[in-house]
Amino acid sequence: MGNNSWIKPGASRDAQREAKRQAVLQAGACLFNDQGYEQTSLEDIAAVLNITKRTIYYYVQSKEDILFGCHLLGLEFLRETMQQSQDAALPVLDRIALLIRGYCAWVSTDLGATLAMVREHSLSPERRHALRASKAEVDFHLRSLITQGVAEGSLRPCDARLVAAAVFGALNWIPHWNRVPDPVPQGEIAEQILQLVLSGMTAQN
Amino acid sequence: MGNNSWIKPGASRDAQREAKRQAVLQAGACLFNDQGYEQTSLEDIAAVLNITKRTIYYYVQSKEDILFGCHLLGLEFLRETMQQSQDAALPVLDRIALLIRGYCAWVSTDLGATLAMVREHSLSPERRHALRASKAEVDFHLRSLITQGVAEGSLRPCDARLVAAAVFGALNWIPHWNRVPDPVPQGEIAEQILQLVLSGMTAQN
DNA sequence: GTTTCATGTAACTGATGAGTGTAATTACCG
DNA sequence: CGGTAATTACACTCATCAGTTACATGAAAC
Repeated sequence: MGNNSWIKPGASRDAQREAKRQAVLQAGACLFNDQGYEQTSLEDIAAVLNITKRTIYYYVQSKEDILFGCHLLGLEFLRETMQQSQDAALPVLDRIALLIRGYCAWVSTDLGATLAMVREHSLSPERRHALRASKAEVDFHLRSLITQGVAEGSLRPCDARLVAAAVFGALNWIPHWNRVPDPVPQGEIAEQILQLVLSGMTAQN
Repeated sequence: MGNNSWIKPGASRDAQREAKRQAVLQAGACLFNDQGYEQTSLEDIAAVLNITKRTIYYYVQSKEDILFGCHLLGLEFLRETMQQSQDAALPVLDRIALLIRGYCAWVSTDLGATLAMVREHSLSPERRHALRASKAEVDFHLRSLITQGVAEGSLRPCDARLVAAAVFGALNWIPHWNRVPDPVPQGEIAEQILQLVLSGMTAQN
């Protein structure tokens, strides 16, 4: 590839191939987020990588493959956060904070943002359903944390489904407004959202 | 038009023309939200209205016109809510509640949801900027309410910009998950979000 | 040093869909 | 009734872009 500074010379062919495939996904994710999936042609992606469109097809089967690949790879990066917040030894409030901080960091990356920025219409029905299932899993995770918190009394009674939706809304919206030349540091956002959803904005009396 | 049950026979020609133009926008908004702007052809819109594609061009200049028309018309419906929450005689907390309830109801309509569901990439630069300005206006409105609340002590100190972004995130995300056969009533959502952003989810001690 | 992998070139196909031209037809208004 | 507005039918242009073909070539591996 043209700008091949990122190639690891010591790696095996398979590893290099996978690294290059992920470079395609990464470039695709960035462009999809910035311009939209439909507005991004394979030539655009190729141009960013200094390669030709034909070469892209050496790594993926189709444009849809790139999008779905972004989603799969993106979700992989979310896994660690999910695991951490599953640690039953921690207090529920800490686990929620962990999840929100991790999700905030994740959705601020190109691959993470793709999940929140690109609608599912361009995927095949099967892939769309698979993606929805993965999203539902994450949603369910927060929901059950909330339910647990309510049950043990650390959280006020509420509709876990709606509260989880609101929290993910606040988080998923981040890339919609913070993809600018001088973005707000992701950590600050996480703290503000945390404070908001944990304690609200009303002053304490 | 084919299914012309909605035509007001008593109205003037101009009024009928405008009514039909808005019917095109309405149908467009619904389809754009459900399938995405790019995935919706003018034939799709025509089919919903039982008219031909050619007739659509009797009411709008281009597909982009429909999208932008949706935005303009949608924003018009938000105006009343904006006005109400501008009433300086009310306590800041009430004004925020008014804004959130009104926005929630609005974003649950087809025309309102379009603002939150369809990205701006398909609009011309001028229209894109105009739209962004309108959105910024709404954002600024909530932001200044928050700033005011902090100043007078009814709200805890916070970064108004980030908190407003989080609130609009929670609200704008609604159509992304609640456009289903059996949606959660919009009023319930508003109350949960209100409770969340005002008081948080932590139990009081 | 030859084989296999990786990439480039460059023209091509095929589908899709926006937007147009035109003439004919139907509904409405005075 | 006569005229104008609204709508259809439908063929057509034009641009974009995903995905392909076939061949040439350079680079790494063994």
